[in-house]
Amino acid sequence: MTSVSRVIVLAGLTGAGKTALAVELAKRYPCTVINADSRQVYADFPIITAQPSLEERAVCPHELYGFLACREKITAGVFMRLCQERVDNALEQGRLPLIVGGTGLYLRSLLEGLAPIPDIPEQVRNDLREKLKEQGLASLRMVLEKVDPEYAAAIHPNDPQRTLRALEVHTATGKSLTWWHARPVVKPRYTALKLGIRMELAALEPLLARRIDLMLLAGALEEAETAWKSCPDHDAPGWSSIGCVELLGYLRGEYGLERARELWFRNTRAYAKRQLTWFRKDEDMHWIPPGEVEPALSLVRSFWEQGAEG
RNA sequence: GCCGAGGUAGCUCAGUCGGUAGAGCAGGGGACUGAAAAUCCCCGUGUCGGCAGUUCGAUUCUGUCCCUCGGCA
Repeated sequence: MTSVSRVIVLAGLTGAGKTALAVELAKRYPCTVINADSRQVYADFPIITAQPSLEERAVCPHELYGFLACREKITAGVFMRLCQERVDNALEQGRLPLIVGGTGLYLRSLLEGLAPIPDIPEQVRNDLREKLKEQGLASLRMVLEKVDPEYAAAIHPNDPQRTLRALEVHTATGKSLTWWHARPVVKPRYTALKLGIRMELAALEPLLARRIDLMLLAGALEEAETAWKSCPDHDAPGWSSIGCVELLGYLRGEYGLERARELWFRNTRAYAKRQLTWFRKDEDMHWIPPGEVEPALSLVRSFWEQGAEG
C-alpha cells in the first residue's frame, strides 16, 4: 500500500458531463466521489442543482451531496475541512478520491489551501450587513481604506461582498485581511490529477437547454414548491442557486413559466461563462473532450500506476 | 372607420426646449484567498418606422403613409 495521497479532480462547466464521466471512472477504479460544488450540498434541491441520481450513486460511495438544509450556509473554509476529511477517509480505505465539481474557489482551497483565518461569528457579519444597508457601501469603504489600505486598493470600490469580508475579518480578529493573507497557508497535502472537460459555450448551450427541460420533467417545479413550504425565505442561502431563483419568481407570480425557463437558461449560461474564465487559465488542467471516456481513462490509469509504485 | 398612446442598440425603455443619442438586461472579455451557481471591472454607430416639407442643419418641428397597442364602433 502506498502512502502518497493521490486524488483526482474532475472539473468543467456546469452541464458538461462531469457526473457521467465520474461514474465511468468509478466503474473501473475503486473510487469515492466527493462533491466540490457549492450548490449540490443542499438537500432540498437535488434536481435543480443536478446532484447525481440514486443510480449513479449506487456505483460507489458519494460524499457531501445534499446534506445541508436550505437555511444553512457553507463557506469555502468549512467546505475545505469537510472535503479533506472525506478525502482522507477514502485514502485510508484504499479508495481513489474523485473530487467532482465546478466551484473553482472550493477546488483551489482544497488543493492550495486557504489563509488560516478563523471562522467569523455570525453576529459580526450580520452587524456589518446591517451597516451596509443603513450607511451604504461608500461609508464602509472609507473604513476599509483606513484599516486595510492594501486590500482596499486591490478590490474595486463597488464590490460590497469583498469589502464586507475584509471588514468582518478585521472586526472579529483585530488583524487585517492583508495580514492574514501573508500568513503561511497549509501546504497542499495531495498529489492531484486535474481533469477538465473542455467545452465551448456554443457547444454547451443546447445541452443546458435540454437539461432544464429534463429537470422540469423530473419535477423541478414541485421541488421548488415543496422547498418553499419548509423554507419560505428567499434570502436563505439554499435559495440562491440558479434555477431556484427563477422558479421561485414564477411560483410567486412575477412572470410566466416560459419566462422563468428563459431566465434560468441565460443565468446558467452566464455562470458557465464565468467558470470558463476561471478554469481556462489553470495550467495544471488536463483538458479532455466532452462525451469521451478513453482520454480520461488513460490519464487516470498512468496516474494510478505511478501511485502504486510510489 | 373614429379617438388616444406609441414605433430609438438583440430585448425593455430614457433622451435630445432642432447641432446625428444613452441606461438596464442580453452578448464579448476579465478578475477572483471563507456568500463563489456569489460579487465585481472593462467593452455601446444604432437608416432614432418610411417618404416629403421647413431649416445652414431634423431622430427632435410639420404633413403624409405604414405598423403595434388600448378605447369606441
